[in-house]
Amino acid sequence: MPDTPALGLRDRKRIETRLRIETAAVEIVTAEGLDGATVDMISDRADISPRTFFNYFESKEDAILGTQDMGEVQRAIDAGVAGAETDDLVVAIVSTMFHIFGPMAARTQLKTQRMALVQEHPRLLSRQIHQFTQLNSTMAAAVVQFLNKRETTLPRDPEHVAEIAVATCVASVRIAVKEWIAAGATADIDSMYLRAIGLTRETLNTLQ
Amino acid sequence: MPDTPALGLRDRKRIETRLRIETAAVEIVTAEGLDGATVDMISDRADISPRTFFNYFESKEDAILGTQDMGEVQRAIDAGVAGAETDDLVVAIVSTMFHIFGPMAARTQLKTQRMALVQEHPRLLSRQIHQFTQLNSTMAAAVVQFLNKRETTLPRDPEHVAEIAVATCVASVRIAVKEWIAAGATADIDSMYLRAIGLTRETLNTLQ
DNA sequence: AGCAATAATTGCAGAGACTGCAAAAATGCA
DNA sequence: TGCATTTTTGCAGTCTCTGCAATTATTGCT
Repeated sequence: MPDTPALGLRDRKRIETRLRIETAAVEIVTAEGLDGATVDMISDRADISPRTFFNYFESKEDAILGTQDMGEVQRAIDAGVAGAETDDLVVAIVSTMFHIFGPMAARTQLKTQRMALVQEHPRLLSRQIHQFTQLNSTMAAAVVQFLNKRETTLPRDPEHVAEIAVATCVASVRIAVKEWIAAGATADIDSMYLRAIGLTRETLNTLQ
Repeated sequence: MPDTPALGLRDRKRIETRLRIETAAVEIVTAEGLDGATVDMISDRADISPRTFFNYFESKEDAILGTQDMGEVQRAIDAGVAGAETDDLVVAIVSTMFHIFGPMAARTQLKTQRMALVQEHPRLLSRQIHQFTQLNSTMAAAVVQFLNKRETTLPRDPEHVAEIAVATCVASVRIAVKEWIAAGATADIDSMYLRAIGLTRETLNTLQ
């Protein structure tokens, strides 16, 4: 794990500004609702001009959701799925998703508040799904690696199977997250993780 | 099947106008791209004022995607999943989806063109997923009915299992549709249906 | 046919999201 | 310090979408 390669003032400021915008966005939307929050208000609170807002985010929704550093996500996925010790695909996929989002959910108020907003506003949910679409195909690619590594015979269409498998796990995790938020976001992350796996298993049994 | 309950001129015109807007939207977007098509252009071609456009659709994307009559969908779902002869849940769900969308895809150029647009433009895809979200919970409710009817033991969380099962099947169908479109949208619908079921099965085997 | 109730269409004014462009400010580096 | 590179900002403009009130069309009734 390479440590921060000595960011200059310029980059540190950029990162800080981005975080300030995300925070302002989540706070104002929480207080005023999705339509009540305008880009002007968010920019105001983040101490930037409205024009600068759009240098950082493509849309209001993106600022609320934040944007993943895709390089980082890529690394987490490769480490998680491809390098999993288990032979169980469900465990590999779900645990990887929690490696990406678990630590993210871990401490900060910002992330938890954001998850709650996503549950509350369908528009945000659909934007998030949109964001995750590319992430899903990255994950599916890693799943294909995983399948190749496993001793069992390959399915006929590894790419497609991987995509569907990911979709199934994503649905389970989504429900686990929803329950976790509904219960006050206080339970620990591990229980959410186990819950997601349990739900997937139950579904597989039922479908077969 | 009750036949049309004698629609008056008013309703017939409304239906016709709606179709004219949907058609204009799909045609112009196909020709000019998603951003190249404006509401003004679409309204122009559909022979209505831009203001009227928004009496029919909430957004440009909605007009392109069209909107399902949710009552009709509800009936199809109940008939399909709840009234399925099979004991196989996958078959029940997938065949229901094709009862809803199969006939829709059947002949008209509009529907096929629309599916192609959805493949092409991620923004449309995410909006469609958004539209389908409520449809998914309707479907999940029907799946719960189905599970109750079956002799096998109920899973612990029927609602959640149903939701995940639907998500899995939706992913399979989505891939089957994508392949179908990619192959020129010429193959018959049944092959697409069988393909979706096959993909689901393959995934279940792999996951377990 | 004529008339009143109801519904659909439209224009208008305006808010808000977002973009391109070019000037101004901040930062990095020699 | 002075020059090159980034970042921020203002401005003007386009487009989506909404509320409101006037106009027009449809319907049911007499």
